[in-house]
Amino acid sequence: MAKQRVSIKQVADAAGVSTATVSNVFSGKKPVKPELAEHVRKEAEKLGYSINRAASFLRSGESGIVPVLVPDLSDPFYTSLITEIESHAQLDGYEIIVANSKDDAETERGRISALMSWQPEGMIVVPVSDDVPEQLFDLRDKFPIVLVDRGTEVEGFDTIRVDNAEAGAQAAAHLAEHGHRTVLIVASDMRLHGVRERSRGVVETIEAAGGSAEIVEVGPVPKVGSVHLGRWLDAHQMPTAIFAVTDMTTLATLTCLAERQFEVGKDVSVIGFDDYPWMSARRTPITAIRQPIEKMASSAWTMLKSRMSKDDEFAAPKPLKCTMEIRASTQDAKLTAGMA
Amino acid sequence: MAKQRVSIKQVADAAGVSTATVSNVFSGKKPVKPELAEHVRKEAEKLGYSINRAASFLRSGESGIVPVLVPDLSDPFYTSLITEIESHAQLDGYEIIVANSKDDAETERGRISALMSWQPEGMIVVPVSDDVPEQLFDLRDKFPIVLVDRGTEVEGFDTIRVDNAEAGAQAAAHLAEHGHRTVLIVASDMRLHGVRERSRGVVETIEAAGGSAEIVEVGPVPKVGSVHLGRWLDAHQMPTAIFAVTDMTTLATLTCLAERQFEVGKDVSVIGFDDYPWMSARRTPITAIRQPIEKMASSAWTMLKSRMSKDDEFAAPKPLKCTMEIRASTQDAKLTAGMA
DNA sequence: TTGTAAGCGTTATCAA
DNA sequence: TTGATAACGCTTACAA
Repeated sequence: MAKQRVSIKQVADAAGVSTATVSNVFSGKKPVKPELAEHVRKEAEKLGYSINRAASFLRSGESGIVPVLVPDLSDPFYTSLITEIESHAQLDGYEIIVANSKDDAETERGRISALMSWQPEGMIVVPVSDDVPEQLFDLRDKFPIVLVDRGTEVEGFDTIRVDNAEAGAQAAAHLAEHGHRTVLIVASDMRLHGVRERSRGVVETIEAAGGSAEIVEVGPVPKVGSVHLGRWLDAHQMPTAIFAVTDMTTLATLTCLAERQFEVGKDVSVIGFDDYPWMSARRTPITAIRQPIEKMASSAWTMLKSRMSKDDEFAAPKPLKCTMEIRASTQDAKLTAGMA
Repeated sequence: MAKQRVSIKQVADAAGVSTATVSNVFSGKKPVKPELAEHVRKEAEKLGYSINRAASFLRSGESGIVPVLVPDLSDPFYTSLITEIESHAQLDGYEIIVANSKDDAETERGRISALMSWQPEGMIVVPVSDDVPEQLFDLRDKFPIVLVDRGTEVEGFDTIRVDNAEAGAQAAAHLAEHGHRTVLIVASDMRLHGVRERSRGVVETIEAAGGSAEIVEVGPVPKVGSVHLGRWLDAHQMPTAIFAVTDMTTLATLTCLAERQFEVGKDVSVIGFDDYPWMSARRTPITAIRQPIEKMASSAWTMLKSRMSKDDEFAAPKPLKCTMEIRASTQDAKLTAGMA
């Protein structure tokens, strides 16, 4: 199993041309006579030649690499984002490298260092927390970085975020219209700006409608969150509606309600965050606030690309609007309050 | 925004040592006096130096790269697999590159070519179909490849798969015990060996119990699958139980049943495939066949690693066993038959 | 333990 | 349009 890698030189010899010509055939940077190019391609194919990116980059200085670092690869929000970003990157001739910081700041630091060793041309990061890693501050001026979803309030970075407060307000307005006055917000981690904003949107809107909202913090893991929420419900008056501020807390909420055999929509109205197939795969499908993932991805890419090419300022996109999918999990508030 | 990359030479100059010493400090391949090493590290830090993988690989011939190519990044089965594989790879000092073939053979070919240009040391692939791409056949002898989940019947490759027939049999036995004699198998694509095997396991077992099973093919996309399944249900006698052979067809099945307001567990028993949080986040949680993802990942990695190091034969793992999580979606068959 | 210098495969420059 | 050659940043003999 000899690792006999075929080099450009061997192809050049086989085709009877110079290495420069072979290079031009594959890079297309300089014109090569069609027949010659065809001939070279054939020989290369025969030998099983494949260009060596490492050598290519070393000489040209263009790695064409853009890492995408996310906090959790099992969270469909991030994988969707990655998939969309990849499509854009491919079209522009870039390769993305997917990395996972596993919701851990330490791992995140390690991943960033490792990723930088690829000599990437830019980077798209969803930080573990709003505390943007120091390394990124140091890189900031020399190196294009786009922050998505978190750390978006930090000065000096290009950022993509949704209008979280408005998303919360939208949800709350819908609940208020249906007569809900006591809303429970199931938050993952209030240290996250986005989570705080979503919650604020709910609180302000529901209070303006003469109601009140409370907040439980249950963490990012559905199973654990379900337990936390259960404890809260045991100790408090049952609200008529629940708003889960992330996809993971939506799962936590529904798990908890299911265990207690609450009937969603009837015993309690529920609004979830993000919109996935499983939310509609139930007798009472879940009303959901949907983040414009495609738009987030395309904005992030456009932003990064313009940073990678020019240096001049450009219009940063406004916070993107979320939309709401109204389904059967939100019903009029009736006699539900006080049943717990 | 000058792309002034810091090289080993600059660090060497700053620290007043040779490039060789700097190299040894970072690679650890040769001993360097602790104080000197510390000094070098400080200077490097000051300059913001980060090793250049491309150059390093070019010289050493060790890329340390292992691509993982999957057919769908929005399928949690694959992302879970990736996450697990990454953990193993990291421990052994390898970097994985995640690639997505988007369930398309053409894209798959393109991705494989692109991935090979990284000069990887091995590759883990979940092919789009059981027709393993030709490129892989050509590489097979020179280059370590592990096939997971699909294409596992092809001669000459190292493969990791679960015992699909047994998984189907397990599900069917459970249903048979509960008195079910008419089972509908919701398959994604019968051209896939794994899907056929799972179905075969069900058919054989249910027939041995004096019942019968039918198969609908609905494709890999939940929304589309739901429509196909609906059409089938309109045209046929309602079964007392449904077995969905993949996570995506589980979603299709539940979506369809929900739209028709069937009550899972009561109107019809359901067994799903793979086990995700949302399956338990419902009043009637779903009985599920769980693939041993962690084991699949670790076996795949072990296999690949031994191929990457030695050449000699080693014991290929036996097909891995799936387990069943019994939940409320499977109940005794009562008077459900014939209600459609 | 540290330094010197050659060379990995590619592309850019310059010449033909 | 094509060819010869130097150089990219690093590792690794080998020398000191």
